[in-house]
Amino acid sequence: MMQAAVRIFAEKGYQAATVRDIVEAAGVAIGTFYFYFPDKETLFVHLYEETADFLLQTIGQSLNSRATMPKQYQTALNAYVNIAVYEPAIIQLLLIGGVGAVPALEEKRAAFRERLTQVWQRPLLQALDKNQIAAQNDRRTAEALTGAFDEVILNLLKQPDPGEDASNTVHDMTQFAIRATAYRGE
Amino acid sequence: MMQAAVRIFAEKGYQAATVRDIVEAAGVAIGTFYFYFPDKETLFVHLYEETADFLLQTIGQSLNSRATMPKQYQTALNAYVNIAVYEPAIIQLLLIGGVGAVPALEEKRAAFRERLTQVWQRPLLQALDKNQIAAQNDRRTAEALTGAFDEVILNLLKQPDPGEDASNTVHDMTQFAIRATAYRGE
Amino acid sequence: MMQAAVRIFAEKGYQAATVRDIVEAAGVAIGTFYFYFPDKETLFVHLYEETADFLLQTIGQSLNSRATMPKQYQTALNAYVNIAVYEPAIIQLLLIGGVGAVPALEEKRAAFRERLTQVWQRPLLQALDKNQIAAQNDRRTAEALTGAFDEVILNLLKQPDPGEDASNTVHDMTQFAIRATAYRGE
Amino acid sequence: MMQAAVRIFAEKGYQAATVRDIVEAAGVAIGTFYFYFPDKETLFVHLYEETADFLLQTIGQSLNSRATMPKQYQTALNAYVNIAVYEPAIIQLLLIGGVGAVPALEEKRAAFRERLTQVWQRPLLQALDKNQIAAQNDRRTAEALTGAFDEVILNLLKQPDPGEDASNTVHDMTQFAIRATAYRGE
DNA sequence: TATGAATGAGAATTCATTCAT
DNA sequence: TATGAATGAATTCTCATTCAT
Repeated sequence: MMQAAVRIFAEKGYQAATVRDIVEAAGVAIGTFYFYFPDKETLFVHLYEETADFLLQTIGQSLNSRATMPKQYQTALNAYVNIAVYEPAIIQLLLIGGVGAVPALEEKRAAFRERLTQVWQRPLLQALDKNQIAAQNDRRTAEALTGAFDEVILNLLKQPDPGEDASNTVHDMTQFAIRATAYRGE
Repeated sequence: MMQAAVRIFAEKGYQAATVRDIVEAAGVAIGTFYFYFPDKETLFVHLYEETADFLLQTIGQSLNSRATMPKQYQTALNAYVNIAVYEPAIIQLLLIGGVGAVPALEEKRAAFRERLTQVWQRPLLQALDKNQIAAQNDRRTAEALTGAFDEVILNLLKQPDPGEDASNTVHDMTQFAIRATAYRGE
Repeated sequence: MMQAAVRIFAEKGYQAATVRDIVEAAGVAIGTFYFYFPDKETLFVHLYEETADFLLQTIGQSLNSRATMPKQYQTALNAYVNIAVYEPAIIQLLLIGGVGAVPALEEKRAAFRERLTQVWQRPLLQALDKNQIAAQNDRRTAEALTGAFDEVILNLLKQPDPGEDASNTVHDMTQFAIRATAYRGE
Repeated sequence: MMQAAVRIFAEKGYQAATVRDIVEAAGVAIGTFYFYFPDKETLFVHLYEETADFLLQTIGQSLNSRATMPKQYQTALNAYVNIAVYEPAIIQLLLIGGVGAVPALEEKRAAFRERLTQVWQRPLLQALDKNQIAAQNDRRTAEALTGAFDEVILNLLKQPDPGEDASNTVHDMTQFAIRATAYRGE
């Protein structure tokens, strides 16, 4: 039922998704929903947090290597795109599903954006330490990259066959990041 | 009443905003709403399109000069940030208000994203023509810049006093765009 | 609609009475209910308090004369029985409708019982002052009379034609009160 | 489980008490409830009747002595108050728990009130036979005493420590009954 | 005997929309 | 033009009851 819920929430967003939609997608009765979850909001928050944690951890781990900044971004973007292609609902839930919902959600969403920005900022800080990129407002660069990656991925998902263009997308985004940070190598 | 509607839709999003909210904010009766607009959805779509047109035109005009690409982006981003600071409702309506709403909206929203991407892509195409930026997937760069700008602006609006940081934000985004496109001047 | 609500609440009690029952009895739509009242509980509390005030005031005024205690009780019991016969819903609402309901109600109910007891206690206190009744625990006598009168009235309302026996009931209850207080006259 | 049910029904009343409340209080599963009882209503009616029988029998036996009317009432009221103090759930179930519930209950409740009235009426009839009390509408006196006793006992149970005031209450009620029946002794 | 996951009818409440004035 | 009382479909959530294990 949780898979069905993720799918429905991803498709319609929190407000438009009804409990009936979810249980119908899961093939169970309404009562069953309330047997497992206290209410719609709690489930959504739970799903949102769990999904956010998964995404942040996956991207974060890809960035943990000692490789160069380009390699780090490439690896992490590859992981991100893979999730988008094979589990698009996850991306849609995080990037679309929780917008304009209840206040409790708005807060979670803001926290997720913040953590995501900080994840993408890490390679920047390391590269700055090693003097491999130009001096810049690294926080703002991180914000910009965060928005850039998400937008490109959402555009990728709009295509009829996202998988086909996945590796190109990773390549383009990596190059974009290298340029945008003025990476000058070792 | 339309101003009130923009404000309410921007604050709460399409779903959460009720017709009652809007008419109360406008100081009229519910019946008056339905005298002027056929229904809530039509009004929202109308407002969304009108607002999108305004934003696209404002940004587009700022890009129409014969100036260099950096100057173009700087001017346009300045206009964008000004709107965000002085009419935050417009930005919130476009970037947040219409997410996860009715299908008819989703379509308009997609069209707006597409047009916005094409607007930001124009300086790129001109610069490529003049061989002022490196060869690149300019469509994807445009998508990335579109997402980058929006994310930075939404972060700006989260600050207690967005106006204070406005010019810095314009500067940072402009530099980001210059780097991200590998602009090498004339 | 309020009359219909009193009737339904009196018939079924707070819990068993549904909003649908009420609006059907009133011949309006469900939405109309919520146009006039914020929710079922608020309406019930309002009705309960208003009805309690009415009953207490009616009985209280009947006791306000300078007459002798028997005359006071007779007049007040006559008023009480009249309400029971001509507006049985009022009595049922107060004595039955609010039992075992929400906590907010339980409190109102307790307050009503307390006030009713105090009303019936007043003639006792005056008579004690004038040394017309034997020394006794007047508070407890008042409680007992309160319960006694209510029980007799509820039994009266169970009869096929309560009106027929009304004056006898008033007489019997008055005599009961005279005996129970050991009234010895002037 | 039946003890738990009595306690829960007494606390919350028939409507508000859920089967889940009962099985949780009893430490068994929901299925177990339906293995032993056909449904909630049947259990309640059964419990109500059983409890009513117990109370009526206890009071009835206390009245069966050949003692004088005052002694009879004193003994029976003592038994009644003892039950109230040591098993308040029994009193609450009978006097409150079943109000405003299902129709089947209303009937049982009416039957219980009728039997209780008849029990309290018995000493009156004997005393009338022996010419020890004044001529009066003995049925109505019995109703009044029934209501009086219940009201006083419910007030007793509202006190923080009902046991403390128990013997006073028995004394006061006995005196009340003696006065109310105009008992003149042998 | 005992369990507890699963069910779905029914209850309260919301809100877009209509229409007589 | 403007009003706002009235509507009822749709939504969330509860809870008595069933049944396979």
